Amino acid sequence: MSEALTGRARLTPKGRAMRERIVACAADLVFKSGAGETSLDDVCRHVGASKSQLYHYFSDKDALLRAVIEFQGLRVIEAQQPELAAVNSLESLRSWRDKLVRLAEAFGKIGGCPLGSLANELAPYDQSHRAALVAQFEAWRGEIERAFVAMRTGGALDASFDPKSLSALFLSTIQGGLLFAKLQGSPEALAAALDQLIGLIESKG
Amino acid sequence: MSEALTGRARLTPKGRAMRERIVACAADLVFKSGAGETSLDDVCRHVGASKSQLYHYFSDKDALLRAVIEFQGLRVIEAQQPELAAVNSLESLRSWRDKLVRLAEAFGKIGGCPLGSLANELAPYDQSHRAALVAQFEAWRGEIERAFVAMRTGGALDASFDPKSLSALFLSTIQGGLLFAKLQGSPEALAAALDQLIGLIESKG
DNA sequence: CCTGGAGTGGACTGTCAAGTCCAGTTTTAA
DNA sequence: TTAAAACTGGACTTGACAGTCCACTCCAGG
Repeated sequence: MSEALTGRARLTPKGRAMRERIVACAADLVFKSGAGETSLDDVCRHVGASKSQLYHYFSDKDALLRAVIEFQGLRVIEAQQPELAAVNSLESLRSWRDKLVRLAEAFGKIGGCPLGSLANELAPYDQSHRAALVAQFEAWRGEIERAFVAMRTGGALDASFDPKSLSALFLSTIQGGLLFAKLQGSPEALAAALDQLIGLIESKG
Repeated sequence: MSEALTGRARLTPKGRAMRERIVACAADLVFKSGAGETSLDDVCRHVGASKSQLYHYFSDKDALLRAVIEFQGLRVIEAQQPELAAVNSLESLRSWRDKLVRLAEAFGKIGGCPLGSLANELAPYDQSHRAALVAQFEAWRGEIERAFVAMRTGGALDASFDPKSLSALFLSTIQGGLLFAKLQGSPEALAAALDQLIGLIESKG
């Protein structure tokens, strides 16, 4: 776990708790309204802290956003468990699909994909954010790849499939589907896209 | 063509030209930096006009952004021609894929998908923007659907495929792929995702 | 107990952006 | 020709935001 997420070693338990509260609260606000629309004053108000506390724990807004990226990366993967980790057959793949659609229903109409929205907004802007986002997405894609490897091992997926390429395709489709979920306020587009995709690999496998 | 794009009937040719210059310039700036990061002063500077001219043609920034959405919608579909309109076989489908990857290479590292980035940024914010974006995406999806209908008619696509669902899947994947293109500064992810997808429908068709 | 640094409150500053205003020029059409 | 309306320039107002500053409290170790 990186230093950016855990904070400096110097933090006392009280300080660490406050730091975590700030990050979690900032993550929620950024998810709802975007990084640009979320002011540090907003964060202060919602967390019940003052400006100087933010600047005590983070050198500037970008540092806070980097912490938010890591926080959301963990949260996104976490939210797909236990279904994602359990995938090893077509049936369990569909369970994961259902979980994704439920998640999209719950938070899709708020801010789409917590990571995807952040990526879209921050990518053109700052190299360090880009690197943090790439790392989070790569972790996510790795989880999906693991799922396809398990399926192939179990014979649920044709041996001609490349789990790595397939996981990249799924992740792209999920991101696009979540964008439309956010745009339309409904997880329908994501559900339809995933069903099509699963249908395609099923008809071949 | 809507009133928002053509402007009020009262506009003189000179006025219409200035209006178009403003929209095109605003579209470029918004594409590069996002809607929030693009100030009206930036637009003024680049277009060589003054604030009052912007407010002469648009009631506020949101109105300008709505015009930008329509402008980019047309531009995005236009940019895929003539390949997209010509799709009626697996071979021509691959030509379109190549075109998309070339486009992603050209502008992917700047601002991803001109429509997708806008959707991501403006969707949580304003109902009228959402509606405009949904309409543009629907037009795009319709073009893709037409392509699959042509392929199916020509026997290049199995009759069991539903062109509408398939076009939605492609659009989602393209959006996700373009997000990664923007994030990684390379069209590789989009190319890989499209290749996988085309491979899947080929192996069934 | 005392002392230094972690932790906190809130006022303050500088900057920048959206939107307003008005005085002025050019174009249109009768 | 002439008046109305389209069009233009740029200064101005207002508010919000990132980031600063300093005085203060709390707490652990000596």
